[in-house]
Amino acid sequence: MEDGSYTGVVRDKIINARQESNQLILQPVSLSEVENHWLFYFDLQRNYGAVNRQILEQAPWMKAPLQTGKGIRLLRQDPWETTITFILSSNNHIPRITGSVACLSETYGNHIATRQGVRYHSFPTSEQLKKLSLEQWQACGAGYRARYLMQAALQWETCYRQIRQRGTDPGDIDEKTARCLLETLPGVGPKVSACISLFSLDQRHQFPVDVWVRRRVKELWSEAPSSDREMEVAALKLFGDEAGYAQQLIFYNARKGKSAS
DNA sequence: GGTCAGGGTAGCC
DNA sequence: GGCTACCCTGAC
Repeated sequence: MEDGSYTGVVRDKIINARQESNQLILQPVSLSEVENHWLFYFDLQRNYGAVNRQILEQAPWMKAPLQTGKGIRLLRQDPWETTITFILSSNNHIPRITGSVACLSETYGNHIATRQGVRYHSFPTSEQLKKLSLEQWQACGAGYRARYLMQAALQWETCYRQIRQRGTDPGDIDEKTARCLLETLPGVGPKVSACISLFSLDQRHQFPVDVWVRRRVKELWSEAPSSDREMEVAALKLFGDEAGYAQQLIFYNARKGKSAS
């Protein structure tokens, strides 16, 4: 938005958010909506100041990412939407990914409301998207991912039910369970399964290694392991439950300087 | 206007 | 484990 704020749709609700110094301003929302919904979505009850201090103590090389990443927090997003978005993300550019998501919402989602001439749509449900043909996925710019997405939409309900049944609670020793199940979906590999777990399944310890994070960690950390898998393990050891948050700080620090693409 | 990389994955060796 | 093709778009 031109005033520096962001308007979007989150689970059938329109929200306008902006940051003023260190305050997050949301509108239009009622107090009960904040308590029941946005407090959780924006992870507003966490003391990020304490987390930041601990990260710096554990890893002094995190100084720059901590400085550039002020205000970053981990959102709790919808698992289905996150899965589709990250299947679309592989070997793809961000403008094209957002274009595809907008196309899917406008074509197959529900119209929520119109604000200042802009029509807002919800992200389509799995019920809505599992009906799409290969050509319909391709029409939204999915490219060769269309066949993955078509199959993933068909498998989604069963896959997600199994994830729920086996549990993803933070105390679960086998944190790989959800990821293994997610990786049965076509187009979902280690990086995408880590992202889905981190952003939508409350697994804050996940450390997705993408091209930007891999590059930046190697620049900043002299002892960085070379393989993605080893880097994941090392990050978990270093940052524990805040590995995912640390990954976000590193990612944004790496992207800084590169405006688009 | 070519050329190229891009929030990786699947399929093959 | 390492290697390569993959839709197609925006950026150089």
